[in-house]
Amino acid sequence: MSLSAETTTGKPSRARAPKLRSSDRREMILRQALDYFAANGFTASTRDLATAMGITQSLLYRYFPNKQALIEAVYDEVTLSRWNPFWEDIIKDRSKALEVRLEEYYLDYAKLVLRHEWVRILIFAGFEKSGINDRLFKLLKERIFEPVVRECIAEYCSDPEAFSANENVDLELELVWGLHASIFYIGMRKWVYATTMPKDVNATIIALVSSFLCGMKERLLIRSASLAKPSARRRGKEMK
Amino acid sequence: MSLSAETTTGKPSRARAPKLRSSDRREMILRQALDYFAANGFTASTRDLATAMGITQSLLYRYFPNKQALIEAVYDEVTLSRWNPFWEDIIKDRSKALEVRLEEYYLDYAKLVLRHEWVRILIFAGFEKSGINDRLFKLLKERIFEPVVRECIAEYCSDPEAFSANENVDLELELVWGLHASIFYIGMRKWVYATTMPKDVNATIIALVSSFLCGMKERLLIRSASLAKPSARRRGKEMK
DNA sequence: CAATTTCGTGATCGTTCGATCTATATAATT
DNA sequence: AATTATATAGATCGAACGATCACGAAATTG
Repeated sequence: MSLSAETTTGKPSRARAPKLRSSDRREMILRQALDYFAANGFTASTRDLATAMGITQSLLYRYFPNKQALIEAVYDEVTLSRWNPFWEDIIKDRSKALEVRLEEYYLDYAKLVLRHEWVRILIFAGFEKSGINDRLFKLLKERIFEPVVRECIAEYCSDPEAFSANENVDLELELVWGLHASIFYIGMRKWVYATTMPKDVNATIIALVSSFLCGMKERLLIRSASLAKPSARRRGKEMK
Repeated sequence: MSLSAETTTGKPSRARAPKLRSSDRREMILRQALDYFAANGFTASTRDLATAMGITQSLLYRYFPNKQALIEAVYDEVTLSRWNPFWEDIIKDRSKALEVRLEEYYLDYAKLVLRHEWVRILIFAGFEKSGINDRLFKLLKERIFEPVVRECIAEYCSDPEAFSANENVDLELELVWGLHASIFYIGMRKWVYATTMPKDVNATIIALVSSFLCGMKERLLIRSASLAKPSARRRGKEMK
C-alpha cells in the first residue's frame, strides 16, 4: 500500500530509496555529491543535493557528520583518485623524444581538465579553504614541473649536470607553470566562463607543447652557452 | 546621549553613519562592495557587507533594488572601469619592437591580475552567471588576441598580406590564449589557491613573452615558407 | 525659525539553510 | 515466524538569509 510512489494518499510521495549496504550507500552519496557540487558549487543546499540523488536530506547525516565533512571527502576523491601516478614515468621515459612525452602527458592531463569536476572543484576548494590545495600543488611541482625542467635541461644543455648544479631554474619552472596554466585555462573557458573553446583541443595542446619547447630550448641554449664561457657567467646567471 | 557608540545604555550601539549625498553614498557602497565581494565571494551576506562598511543592511536597499543588482553593478565596475583602452594602441605601435610592446602590455595586465578583484570577481561571476563574461572575452579577443596575432604575422611572415588572406590562424590565436592564461594563472596562484608565486613576477612575464614569441616565430616561419612553395601548401595549411 | 525633503536606523516578515530527533520500514538472524 | 539490527522518512528546531516597512534624525529650503 504505502510502497508505491503514487498511492491512494494525495501526497506525491517519492519512491522509497532502495536499501543498500552501508559502504555502498556511502560510495553512492560521495560519487553523486561530487557531480552535484561540481555542477552547483559547494554552497548548494543539502536538501537539493539529496533530492537530486533520490534520498532524503537527513540520510546524508548518517554517513557524513556534517556538510563540511562531505565536501572534504568529495575534494579528496577528486584530487587523490584522479591523479595518475604514471604521469611522472611518462615524463621521465627517455626512450621517447621529449616532445612526444610532453604531448602524451599534457593530452592526458587535458582530458582531466575537460571534465568539469577537476577545474570546478579545485577552484571551489581554493575559494573556500585556502591551503587545501597545497598538497596537490606540491605533487604537481615535484612530480611534473621539476621533472619537466630536468628533462629539458638533459635535452638541450651541453653539460646537464654542470648546469643543474650551478644554475637557478626559477624562470624555467615558471615556463612550465605557464604551460600548465595554458592547458588548465582551456578547462576554465569551458567550465568557468562558458566561453569559446579551441576548435581542435588536441591540436592546440600539441601546438602549446611545441611552442613551450621552442622557448625553453632557446633559453637553455643561451644559458648553457654562457655557462661554458666563464667570462659571460654573470650575465647568464641573472638572465631574465 | 544616543549619539555615541558607547553610551550609558548597555547596548553596544554603533555610531550613526554620516549623512551623504545620494550619489556619494551609492559610489561608496559600490566601491566597498567591490572589495568585500572580491574578498568573500558573492555569497557573502548583505548584513556582513553592511557591517563592514559601517551602515545598516536596510540602507543598501535604498540604493540598489536587490542584491543581484548590486552584484551586477560591482561586476560592471570591475570589467568596464579597469579595462585600459590604450592597450590596443600599445600592441599596434610598430615604432617599437614587438617584444617590447608585448612586454609593456603584459606587464601592465599583470598589475591587474595581481589585484584580487580582477581574478576573483571574474571567476565568481563566471560561476554565478554563465555568459556574463561574454562581452569581456569579446573585448579580449578583438582588442588583444587578434591584434597580437596580426602583429606577429607582420613581424615574422615574409608576405603578411598573403598569409592573412589564405591561412587559418586558429592555433596562433590559441597560443595567445596560452600566454594570456599563463599571466592570469599567476593571479590565480595568489588569489584563488594561495600557493607559491614567482619570485620575480616581472622577470617571469618577460620570460613568458620571450618564450611565446620564440614559439610563434617558429610556427609562422615554417607556415610562411610552406605558403611560398605551392608544392607544400597542403601540408602547411593543415599544419599542427 | 518652521516646513519640507532627504537620508539612515531598527524591527520584523517569510524563506531557506544545516542539523537533529523520533517513528517506521526492511533485511538479516535465529 | 519471531526477533534484532539497521536503513530510511518526515517533522521540526534554531540560525541566517534577502527584503520591506514605518519612524526618527539631519540637512535643505523659504
